[in-house]
Amino acid sequence: MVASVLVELPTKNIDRLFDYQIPPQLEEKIKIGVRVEVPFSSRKLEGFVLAIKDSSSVELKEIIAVIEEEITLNEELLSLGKYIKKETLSPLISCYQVMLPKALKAKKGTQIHKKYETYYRLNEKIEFIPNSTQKKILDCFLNQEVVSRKKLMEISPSSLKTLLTKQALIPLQKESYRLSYEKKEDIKPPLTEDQQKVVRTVEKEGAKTYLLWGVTGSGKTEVYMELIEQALKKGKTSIVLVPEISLTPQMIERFSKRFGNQIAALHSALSDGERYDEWRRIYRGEAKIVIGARSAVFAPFQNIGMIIVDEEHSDSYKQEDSTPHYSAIDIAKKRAEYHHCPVILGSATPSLDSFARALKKRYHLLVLPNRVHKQALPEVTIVDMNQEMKKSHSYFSRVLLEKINETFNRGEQVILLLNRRGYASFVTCKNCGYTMKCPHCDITLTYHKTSSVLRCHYCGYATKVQDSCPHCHEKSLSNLGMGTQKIEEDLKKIFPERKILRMDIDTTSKKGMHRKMIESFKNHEYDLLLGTQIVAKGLDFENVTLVGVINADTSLNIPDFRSSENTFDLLLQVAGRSGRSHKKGEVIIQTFNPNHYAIADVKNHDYYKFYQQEMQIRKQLKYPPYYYLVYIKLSSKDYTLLEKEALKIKKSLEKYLHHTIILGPSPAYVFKVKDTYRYGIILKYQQEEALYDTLQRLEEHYKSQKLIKVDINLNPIHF
DNA sequence: AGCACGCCGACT
DNA sequence: GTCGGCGTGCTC
Repeated sequence: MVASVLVELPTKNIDRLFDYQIPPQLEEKIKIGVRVEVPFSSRKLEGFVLAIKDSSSVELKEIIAVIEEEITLNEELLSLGKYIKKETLSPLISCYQVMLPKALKAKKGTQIHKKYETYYRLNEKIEFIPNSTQKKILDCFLNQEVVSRKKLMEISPSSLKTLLTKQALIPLQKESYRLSYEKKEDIKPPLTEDQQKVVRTVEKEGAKTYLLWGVTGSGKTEVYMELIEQALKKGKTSIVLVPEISLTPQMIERFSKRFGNQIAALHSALSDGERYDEWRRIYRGEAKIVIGARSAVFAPFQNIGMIIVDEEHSDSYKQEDSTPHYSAIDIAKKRAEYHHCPVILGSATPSLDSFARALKKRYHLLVLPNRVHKQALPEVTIVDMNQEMKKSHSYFSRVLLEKINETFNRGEQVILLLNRRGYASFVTCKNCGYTMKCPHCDITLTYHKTSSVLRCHYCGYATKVQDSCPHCHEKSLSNLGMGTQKIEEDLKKIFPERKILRMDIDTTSKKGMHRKMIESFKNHEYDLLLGTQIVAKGLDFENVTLVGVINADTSLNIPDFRSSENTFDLLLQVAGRSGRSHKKGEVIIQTFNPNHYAIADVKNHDYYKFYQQEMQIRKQLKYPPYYYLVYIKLSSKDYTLLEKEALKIKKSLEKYLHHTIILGPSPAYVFKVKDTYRYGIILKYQQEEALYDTLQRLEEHYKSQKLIKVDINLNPIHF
C-alpha cells in the first residue's frame, strides 16, 4: 500500500503530495488525515496522509512513523482546509497546520515536553580572516555570548554554514518556557424577558447566522450559556470564540462555574503539553464546550450544536500576521453549514459589515436593548479639551477631577482609559488638535523621520512637513505622547490618599498578573483602575460608577479607514463599564474633537446613528462594506528589484482587472524590517470576475521566487 | 528548509 | 589549472 503525503515544509514552494510506501507494521494505523513522519531528502519531516492507493509510478521510501494515532483531520476538517486554501490563496499545508496545535508534534505519551532552540557561541580556538558577510555574523557576538540560529540565518544561511564547517561556531541547545491553568463549579440566575426572547428565536429559527446586538451590560453571556445548555441537552457540542482569551478571564470563570470540566479553554498561556491535553479532551468528546481565541474555531468536535463569536467586531478574528489569512467568522459559518447549527455573532458595537448584512436580512438580527438590572446606560459628558487646555495646562479637565473626587467620596470606584492606540508617528497640532491627512484617501499621514516627509501609505501621496499648523497657523505641530506611568504619578500626587492600580502591557505581562489585578480591584483594594484598551472590554465591576477617557482622539489618528469605527467601539465599550449593577453610572470623555461623530455619538450611546454616518463615508470613499479590499504585500531585501517588480505587478494587474481600483505600489506602514523592504498594493472592487484567477496566477508565479515575496491578503484589517 | 550540483573568481 | 564561495533546483 502507498500513502500520498502532504509534506510539512516551512516554505511554501512545496505544496504537493509525495508518495510513500506504507510498511506492514503501520498498515492499520495509517488512515487518511493522520499525521506521519517521513524521510525527505536526507532528513525527517512531518506531513498529512491525504490519500491511500495501491501503487505509485516512482520509487518509494517508507513512512517512518505515525505521530499521533488518536488525533487526525477528519473528513470535515480535510475539506475545510481545501476551502481555506481557495478562499485565502494559501498553500494547502499551511491551511492544515493552523488547524492542529503545534503540540501535536510531540510524540504520543509525552505530557510535558520542553522546547529547545539552537544557539551558537564563538569557538575561540579557531582563527581565520572572515569575508564581509562572515564578519557580519561574527559581529553579532560582540554584545552577546550566545546568538540564536534564527538570527544568524537571517544574515546569510550560506555564510553561517561556511562558519560551521570551519568550526568557528559551537552549537548548543537552549530551553524555552511553559505555563499552567485551572477550573471550578457553581449556579445560574433567571433570564430576563429580552434574553428569553432571543433564546426562543434561535430555537425556533435554527441553523442560521444571527447578529446579537446587545447594549453593554445586557447580559449577552447569559444568553450564550443558555444556548449552549440547550445544545448540551441535545447531546451536542459548542464552540465559543472570544477575541483574546487572556483579556477575558471573567468570561472563562463564568463558563467554568456553570459547566465545570465540560469546558476546555484554549488560550495563549497554555503550555504545549497542556494544550495537547485540552485537544485530546476535545477530540475524545470529554469536553463539550470549547472557549478560545481565533484558532479554536477548528476544535475537532464531531457534532457541533452551537457556535458563538463574542465581540464579533474584534479584528483579532482575522489572521493577519501569517498565512493563511483566514477569518474565523467565515470558518465558523462554514462549519455551521456543515453541522446545520446556528452561529451567534454577538456585540454591543457590531462591525459595519455585520450590521449591514443584518439590515439586508442576510443575518437574523437579535436585539438586547436594555441592561439586565434595568439600570439606564451611563450618562456621558464630552469635554472639549481645546477649551480646557487654554485654562489649565493639565490633561485632566476640572470636571473629570471633580467627578473622580465625588466618586471616591461615595465609596465607589473609577476606571480611567488612556487611549494609546495610535501612538504611531503622525503629526498633530498641540494647539487645535488638527491632524494631517491625505487629501485622496482621508487617511492620517505617516511621518517619516529620515526624509522628514509625511506620506500616505495607501496611495503613496507625500508632502513636506510644515512647521506651522495649516488649520490654526500656530507653530505647535508635534507628535505628542504620554504613558500610563506618567499619568499614574500625577494621579498619585492629586489623590495621595487613594489607591491607584495601573494596568497595561508592562504590568500584566507576568503570568496570572492580569487575573490577580482584576480580583483585587473587584475586592476594592484599589479605588481607581488606570489602563489602556485592556480596561475597556468585558470587565464587570458592580462598584464602578465613573469611567473617564483621557484622550479619546488618538485612535482617530491611526492611518486606517476603520479608525472612526475603532474609536467609537472603544469608547462605547469602555463607557459600558460604568454603572453595570444597581448604582447609576457616569462617563467623562475628554477630546480635542468634540464634534467628530465617532465621539459625539457616544453621548447618546447611539450606535445606529454612528453606523449611518460612517456608512455614508465608506460609500463615498469606496471602502468596505461597499467595496471589497485586497492587500498585496511585496517584500524583498533588494530595494531596486522590489520597486521594479512592484510596478510590473501593478501593470499586469491593470491588464487583467478592469473593474478594480488599484492603489500603489506604496511603501508599507513599516517600510523596512530587518533589512527587508516592503511595498503594498491595494485593490478595491465590487465585482471583478477576473480577480480570483489573476491573484492565483500572481501567487503561483511568485511562490518559488526567493528574492521577492508576495503575500495576498483578502479583506485585510491592517495594511 | 537542507543538501547536491554547477558556475565563476582568487591563488598555490 | 584547482579550491571554495554562492546561486539553482530537487526532494516520493
